[in-house]
Amino acid sequence: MVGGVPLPRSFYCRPSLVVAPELLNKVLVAGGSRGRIVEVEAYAGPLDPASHAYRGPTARNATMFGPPGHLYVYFTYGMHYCANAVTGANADGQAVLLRALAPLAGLARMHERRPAARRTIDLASGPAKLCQALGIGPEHDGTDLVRGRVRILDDGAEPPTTPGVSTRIGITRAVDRPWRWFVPGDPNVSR
DNA sequence: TAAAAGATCCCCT
DNA sequence: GGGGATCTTTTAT
Repeated sequence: MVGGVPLPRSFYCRPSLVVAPELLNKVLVAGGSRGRIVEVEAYAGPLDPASHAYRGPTARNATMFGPPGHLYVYFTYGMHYCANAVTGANADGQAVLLRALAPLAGLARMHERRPAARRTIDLASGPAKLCQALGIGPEHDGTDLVRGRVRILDDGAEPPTTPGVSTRIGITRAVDRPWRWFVPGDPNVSR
């Protein structure tokens, strides 16, 4: 099938450390555009000092402690939004940050929403860029990724057999944990 | 009540 | 390669 089918709920009902690398090469769809996920980071829950879930539920991170397979959108740096897939068991506080996409379709819409992007490679090569490109904002926090207006599809592409691995970007705590995965060689990977 | 930091991006040099 | 933008949430006093 050309467009792909939504990943089932069961896909998300596993630890973020397992789900994250398997999200590589899946397809994120929103706002009439779509892109292939080429970079992710796992946030492991209340025991992960770098996670928003550290120290338990708050108003901001409530979606992280909701059912898996939903979208956690947060505001940061006074001007940016970032998107995560909630994983694990219910109320685990685990999530996978979507860090970069390879644009697949709806590129004209992406450019409209991201006037600063001069090339295709600038459209979604970062966690806040991809939200802007696909029109993902605070109104999408809590969206069901299986049935909602933002979805993640399986179009048959396999994750890389040997993904790139590194420590997570932009954090100041638990900086040593190798919980970032990416598609090696893809130009949209942010670093 | 105040202060600082933040899962970033963009433009300038 | 470096710093400013910009404002919510968190953390300290």
